[in-house]
Amino acid sequence: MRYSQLFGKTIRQDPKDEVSVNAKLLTRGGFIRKEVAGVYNFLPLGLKVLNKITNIVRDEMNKAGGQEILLSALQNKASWEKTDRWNNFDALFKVKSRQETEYALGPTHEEVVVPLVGQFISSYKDLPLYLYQIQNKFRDEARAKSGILRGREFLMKDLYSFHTTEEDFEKYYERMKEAYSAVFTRCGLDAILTEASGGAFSKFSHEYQVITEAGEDEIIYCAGGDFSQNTEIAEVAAGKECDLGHGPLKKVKTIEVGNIFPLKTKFSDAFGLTFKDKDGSQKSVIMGCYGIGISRLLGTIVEVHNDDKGIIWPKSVAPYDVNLIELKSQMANGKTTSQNLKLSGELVYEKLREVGIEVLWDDREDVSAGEKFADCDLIGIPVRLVVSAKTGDQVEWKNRGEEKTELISIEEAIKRLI
RNA sequence: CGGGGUAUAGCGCAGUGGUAGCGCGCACCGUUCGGGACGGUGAGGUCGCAGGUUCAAAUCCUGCUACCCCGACCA
Repeated sequence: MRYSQLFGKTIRQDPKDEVSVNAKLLTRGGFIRKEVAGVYNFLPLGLKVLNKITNIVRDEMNKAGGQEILLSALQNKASWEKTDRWNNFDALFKVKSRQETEYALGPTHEEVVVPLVGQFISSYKDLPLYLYQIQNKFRDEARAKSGILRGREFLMKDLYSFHTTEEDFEKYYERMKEAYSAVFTRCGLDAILTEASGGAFSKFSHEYQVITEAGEDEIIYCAGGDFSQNTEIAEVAAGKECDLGHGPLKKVKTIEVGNIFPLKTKFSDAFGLTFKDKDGSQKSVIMGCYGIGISRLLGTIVEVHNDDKGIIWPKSVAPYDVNLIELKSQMANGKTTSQNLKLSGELVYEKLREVGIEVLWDDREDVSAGEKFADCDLIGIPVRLVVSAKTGDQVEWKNRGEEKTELISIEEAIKRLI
């Protein structure tokens, strides 16, 4: 991609209506732009990152046997009345058609997926079943805040599992823990598996919490990794010695990037989702559900990986592999042009692209070196390559977040990038 | 939903009753060219919306809306 053609410019000053680090940096870098409070548009750079994250999540869900579907965002009011949530789900957006028909704008999809599955499940032979989707969710938050960490519309992956027995559910619950750990690790985050309340229809749930001052949650955990509880249910205090000798428990602020929890037969019973077992008896389907806030995950990555110059994307989710910068050189006749370089930006750009490397090429003609470097740091692509009169027939390599630069051949650069 | 704040050019802001301003950005010209360069010229505004007071309102009054912050809320 040529930077000069890219939709979405960087801006020098912090937007006045943002306070959170994620919204400031993502807005300044040209990744997102706010539509209304709690609702953001994703520009090409932002969508690139979102898609990288989405693909990691999709990969791990598929590995765990998940089948991807896409459910409706506009939902049947009757279903929400059946589960008694039409008037009890605080953040439920409700819309009314010109015919006065009311709908829910989906904040979650039990009300859709359970009746849907009911149309296909009749025997124990149809189970287990794992369905997931990646879709925009709507929640009428009393107060949107923290940039894309808590919006009224946000991208979420939700998976629903359907089982014949409690044992089978528990086995899959453990499988999902592995999948979630893999997702967060691949996204460059250290997410702590934390016990939390189960809400209205389960004794417990598990959350994946990432430590950062920007977090709205609070956990008490052991640095040794054997204990973590959300303070909303924690019965121990910070400072207590870990039972396994890992030292005192700590209390820290965190962002909840995912959660998983048992639904038992709460929704199955509401919709009569049953199956015929081997012995001929009719039984309720056991369910679990598993969510990852994908746009929140993106914001969390920014909160964790940044410095005073901008974002520092982990390689796995970076919008591009390389930010290529071309600086002009002096010609004999006094004119300046990129054509005079031994190794032009154009040539490097094409060579990298030929082997499948994703390149953001800052080909702008009338922009100073300093501005290009500043934008490069702000956007946060992991590797910066510079071609200029100084680099001769080589390229200058620099990792984002490090000061060291080195001159290497284009072949060496390609080798490192693949 | 309670409390507090803000709304003026694309962005960030100044402007307390008398001709609408600054910085950045943008367009054009020239000089620069490895860490957000410089000079010159220029374009760009129903001052959030509606009503009121006044000879005169960005400025005072009333109502509304949007956005931000703190809190409550966050199956």
